[in-house]
Amino acid sequence: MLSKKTKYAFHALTYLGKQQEKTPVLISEVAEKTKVPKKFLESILLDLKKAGILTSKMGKGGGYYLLKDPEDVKLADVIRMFNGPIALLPCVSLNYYEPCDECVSEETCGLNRIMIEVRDETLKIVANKSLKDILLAEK
Amino acid sequence: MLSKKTKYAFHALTYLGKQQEKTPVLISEVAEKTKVPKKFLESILLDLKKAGILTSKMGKGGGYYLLKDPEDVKLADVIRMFNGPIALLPCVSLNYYEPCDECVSEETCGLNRIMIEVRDETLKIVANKSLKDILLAEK
DNA sequence: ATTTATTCTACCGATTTAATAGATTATAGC
DNA sequence: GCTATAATCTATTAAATCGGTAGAATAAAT
Repeated sequence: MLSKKTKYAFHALTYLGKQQEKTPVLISEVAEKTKVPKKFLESILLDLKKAGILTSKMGKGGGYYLLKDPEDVKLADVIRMFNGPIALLPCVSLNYYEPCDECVSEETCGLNRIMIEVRDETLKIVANKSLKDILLAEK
Repeated sequence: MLSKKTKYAFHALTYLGKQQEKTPVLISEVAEKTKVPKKFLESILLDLKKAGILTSKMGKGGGYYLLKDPEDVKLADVIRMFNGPIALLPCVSLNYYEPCDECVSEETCGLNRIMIEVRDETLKIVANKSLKDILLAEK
């Protein structure tokens, strides 16, 4: 399951994505409207900024706003950033690969093969769908 | 990601499934061969017994052995039992459904729709593949 | 009765997740 | 340059989950 942090990130992105003007929105406004604890949201927005998805302005009139085109914010990016691997086993993860310490060999591991299938089918969706798709569905 | 407990369950099932005779196998043997901590394995095997997948005999000559046909032990059953929901959000889970407390409405939630897709694609695989498939792949 | 092996009850430590508090730094406007 | 504003940084805490352990109780075979 996705962590709360991941869901919060999606909610915040959706809220900012819905904004007409690309003018800064206060953290506290995002927090209120998305019902995400403000202090927790702060760190999430900061991570999204570091990832180049959002940007911000400090001081009066400041706040956060979307930097990337919603189409370029793939669900997979957000999930990986806040939730970790998309694969169900470390030994089939593309971005967080680790061998399974219990497994003798990946070639002969029956679970491995199937989990590669699951990973690929999941990726087909989350690596192609983007914030844009979420926004369209919400309209 | 799947928890260690879930992986351990698969390893134990695979080991028991490979057995020719349906004769009881000691917990300690399974523990040794699959490299799963014995005490931890105990509770896993017990759960699998309660689910009707394995059965056991107590006392001398006792141990665990497969009860169900490997074809009838779907990956989804094992994952749900030890790892919880297969869906990535509680609001799209078939077996563990819960409304998202932050969400206003599931109809208008853009994430909801996409996560239903992911769930269905994942289920297509794990609800159809079984222990039998793992055993065939390991041969 | 003794040995063997599962079953049951309870607990523990480490890690992760979720959230909070307070000080600091950057910016706008007067 | 002062003040108000708002993001940023550092640190701590509370709660939940995960992985694992210990020991007593129960059941069965010989």
